[in-house]
Amino acid sequence: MAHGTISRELTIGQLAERSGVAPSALRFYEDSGLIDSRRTSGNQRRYRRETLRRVAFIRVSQNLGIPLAEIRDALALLPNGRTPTPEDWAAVSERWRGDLDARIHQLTQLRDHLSGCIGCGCLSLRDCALANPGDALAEGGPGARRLTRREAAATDDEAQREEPN
Amino acid sequence: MAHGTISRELTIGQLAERSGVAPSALRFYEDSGLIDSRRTSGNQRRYRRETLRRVAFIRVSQNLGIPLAEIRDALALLPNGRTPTPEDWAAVSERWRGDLDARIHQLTQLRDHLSGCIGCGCLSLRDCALANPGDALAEGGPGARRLTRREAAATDDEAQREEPN
DNA sequence: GAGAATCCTCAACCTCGCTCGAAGTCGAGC
DNA sequence: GCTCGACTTCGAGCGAGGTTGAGGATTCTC
Repeated sequence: MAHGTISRELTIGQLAERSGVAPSALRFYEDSGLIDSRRTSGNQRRYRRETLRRVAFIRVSQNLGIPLAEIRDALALLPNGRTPTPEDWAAVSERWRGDLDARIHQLTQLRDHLSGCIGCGCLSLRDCALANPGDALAEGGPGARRLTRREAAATDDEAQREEPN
Repeated sequence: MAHGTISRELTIGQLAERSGVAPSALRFYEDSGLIDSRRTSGNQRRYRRETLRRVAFIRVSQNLGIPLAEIRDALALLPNGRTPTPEDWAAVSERWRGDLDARIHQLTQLRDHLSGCIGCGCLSLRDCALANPGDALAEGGPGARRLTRREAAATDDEAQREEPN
């Protein structure tokens, strides 16, 4: 293989391999302002090794269901100019902490009520914690949809009376 | 407003209002085989009240990040012909239990390591629980992407040595 | 039975997070 | 100095989960 030399900088292929993220995705991230690169005289991308950590942070955040735009905003808090210190990274990741706590709480509640709640008739979209993701980021699953609070109006109280099973 | 009569069946507008889900989404669910309806002589949809619970279940499941196709498969386990009993619902929701447990575990781990891990250099896409969603459903956030195990090859060990901050 | 509100279908479009392919350039190794 | 793989840009396409709008039919209420 070509490009085998050990260098301080990474080509896009190397970054891709080492991060497990496809080159196309990396270019996409760059277009979206999540990472940056310098260009060689021949217009090829070269990444600082630090970018590896940035990409890792992006993937972790994505696993949390956080959209790229928001991740970009968080990354913007990192110092530009110097390489981020552990403290810098800690500050950035602190951002997700609240979300994370809320999510855990929500899921735990959900787990503890799931079967009972769905079957028993209390599954009211109005009251039930299951259906109302609360103020956390609500992840909304795939698609361009994140739940907002306006959802879930009056719903199911009648259903309880009218279809008792 | 027209259509104000109290009926055993629901029009799509009524179902929409009571479930907090837009009519367009309900039609989409129907096309996707998640719910069904009978048609009036004039070709309008009429929903059994039970459908309200189905829609609630769909929304709850979506909040879990479960794709519609999978929700459809789960709903297919409900008895056809008769109205589902609480036990039927319990069985169906039991399906998500494992996912749910795994997710909670994963998020808790993540929370407890987040800042430290990202800053300290251990943020290796290879080893770190943060980056590796495990065998749970991995939610993947929006987009047609769900993480698979093949991701995240060798990554960051060098980075630890080479850029100590 | 008129009018208004709601409903129908169908096709087009939307966002997000990418991937793929074409057509062409760069650069490391022999 | 050639070759071959890795890179470049650009535009199209995809899949999930929908929304929007046109053009027309139905249904409830008065």
